[in-house]
Amino acid sequence: MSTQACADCVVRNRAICRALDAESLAEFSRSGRRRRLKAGETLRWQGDEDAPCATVISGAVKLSVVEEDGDERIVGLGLPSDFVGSPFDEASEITTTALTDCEVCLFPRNAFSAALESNRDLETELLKRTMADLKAARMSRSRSAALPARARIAALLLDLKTRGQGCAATVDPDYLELPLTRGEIAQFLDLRIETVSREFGALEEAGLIARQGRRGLRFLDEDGLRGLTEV
Amino acid sequence: MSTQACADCVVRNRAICRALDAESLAEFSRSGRRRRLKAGETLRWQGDEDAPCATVISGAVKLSVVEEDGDERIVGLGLPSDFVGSPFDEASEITTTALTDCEVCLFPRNAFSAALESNRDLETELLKRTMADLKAARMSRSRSAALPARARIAALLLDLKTRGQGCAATVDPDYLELPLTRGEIAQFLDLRIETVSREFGALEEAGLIARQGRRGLRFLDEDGLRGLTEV
DNA sequence: TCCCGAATTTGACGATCATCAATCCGAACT
DNA sequence: AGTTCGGATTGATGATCGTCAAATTCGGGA
Repeated sequence: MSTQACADCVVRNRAICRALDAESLAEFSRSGRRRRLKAGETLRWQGDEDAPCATVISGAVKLSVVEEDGDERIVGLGLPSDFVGSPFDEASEITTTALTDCEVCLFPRNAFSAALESNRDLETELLKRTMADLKAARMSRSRSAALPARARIAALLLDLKTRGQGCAATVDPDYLELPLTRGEIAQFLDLRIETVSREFGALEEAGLIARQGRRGLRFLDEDGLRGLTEV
Repeated sequence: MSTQACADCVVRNRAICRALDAESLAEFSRSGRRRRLKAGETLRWQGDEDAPCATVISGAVKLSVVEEDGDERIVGLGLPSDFVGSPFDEASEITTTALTDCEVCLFPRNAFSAALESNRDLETELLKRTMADLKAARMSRSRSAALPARARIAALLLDLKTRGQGCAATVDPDYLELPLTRGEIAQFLDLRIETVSREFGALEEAGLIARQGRRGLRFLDEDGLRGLTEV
C-alpha cells in the first residue's frame, strides 16, 4: 500500500486516516495492506492469531458473534470509511466477515496498536469515533428494540442509505443494493426470516419501497419510512 | 477535591484515573469535584451548558434519551468506577441522571476534554474503556433483544450483581439492592412494567430469587438465572 | 436455454408480550 | 395507628411475531 494509493483512496477524507498528515500517513500505510475480499470471507491477517483491524473502503462487512450453540448474531455493520477491529483485545469474540465483495485497508492488530501509540492524532481520532459509535449503538439499540418489526426494517434501510451515501457509484441516490440477505437482516434485527420477508412485502404494498430482484431496492417514499421509525 | 481524597477513593484502582501517577492525578483532580447527588438529580456542572463528564464512585446513574414525544428510554447504566459523558460532544442527546443517591467525581466537559489532551495515558485508558463498552453494548444488545422477557431480566440482574461486586458495603454477596424501579427496568429492557413485574414473580416462583421489599433482592440460584440467559 | 438449489415468499397457527383496568402494597406523613 | 399516594401486582384480552410447513422465484451453471 503506497502513499499514492492512500492519496487516491476514496475514503481518504472520511476514514480515521484523515487525522494524519502526508508524512505520518506514509509511515502508517507501511504497516497495512489494501486487500480485496470475496463475500463470506473472514478478515484475517496471514499468520496472525489476532483479529486484524481495518478500514472499510468499499462493500460491507458484518461484525458477528457466534454463540456456543452455534447460531450467529450480527452485532454491527462496517460500511465504507468505518473502522473495525479491537486494537487492544488479543482475542476478540467479534468476527468480521465480508457481506459483499469488498475492499479493506487491513492492519495486523499489533501493528495497528503500535501505530496508535506512536501517533497521538490517530488515537484521538479513533477515540472520537469509538465514542460516537458507542452512542449510536446505544441509541439505536433503544430505539430499535422496542419498535415493531416494520419500523426496525425501515430504520435499517434508511441507515444503509445514509451511510452508503457519498460513496462508490451512487448513480441513483434512491436505489440501494442491499449488502445483507433476508437472513442476515433477521440476524441483525433479531427477527425471523419470515417476518423480514413479510414486512418487506408490507413496505412495498404500502408504496414506500419497490423491490428489484432479491437485493435491489428503490426508495419511493423516504419520509414515509422515516415516519414509521418515529412512533 | 484533593489528591488525598483521590488516594482514598474507593474506585481509585478501577476508574480511569488508575492510568494516572500521583503527580498527574493531582493536576487532573484540580479540574474536577467530588459531588453527592440525590436520586433523580441530573448531572450538570454549574453554569455550563454542556453535559459534564464523570466517574461514578458510589450509587448508580442512568444514561437516557428523551424522545420528542416525551417518553424516555434508558440506554445504559453507570455503576461505580464507570466513566460517563461525551468529552467531544458539545451537545449530547444523552442525559445522565442519578438513579439512587450517589457520589460522582464530576468534570466540566471542556476541562475533561483538555485533560485528555494534556494527558496521553488518560486518553489511552479512556479509549480502551470505550472500545470495551462498545463491544459490551453490541453484544448485550444482540444477546438481550432476541431473548424472552424472563431471560432479559435474569441477564440484567446478573449484570448488576457482577458490576456491583467489589464495591461498597457488599456485606452479603447474594443480596442486591436494585438501583432501578420496575418502571426503569422496563424502560431499559424495552418491556412494560407489568411484564417486568410478572417475570419477577415467575423468577421468585421458580426459586431463583427472593424479593425483599420493593428493591431488595436475594439470589438463590445464580446458575439457574444464568441458564435462562443461555438459551 | 433449461435445470437445479438456495433464498425467499406465503400460509396457518400458537406463544409471548402489550394493553387496559383494577387492586394491592409500602413508605412517608400526620 | 390511620391516611395517602405512587409504585407494584394481578387479571383478562388481543395484536404481533415466532414456529412449522409448503410453494415459489431467482440466479448461476450445465
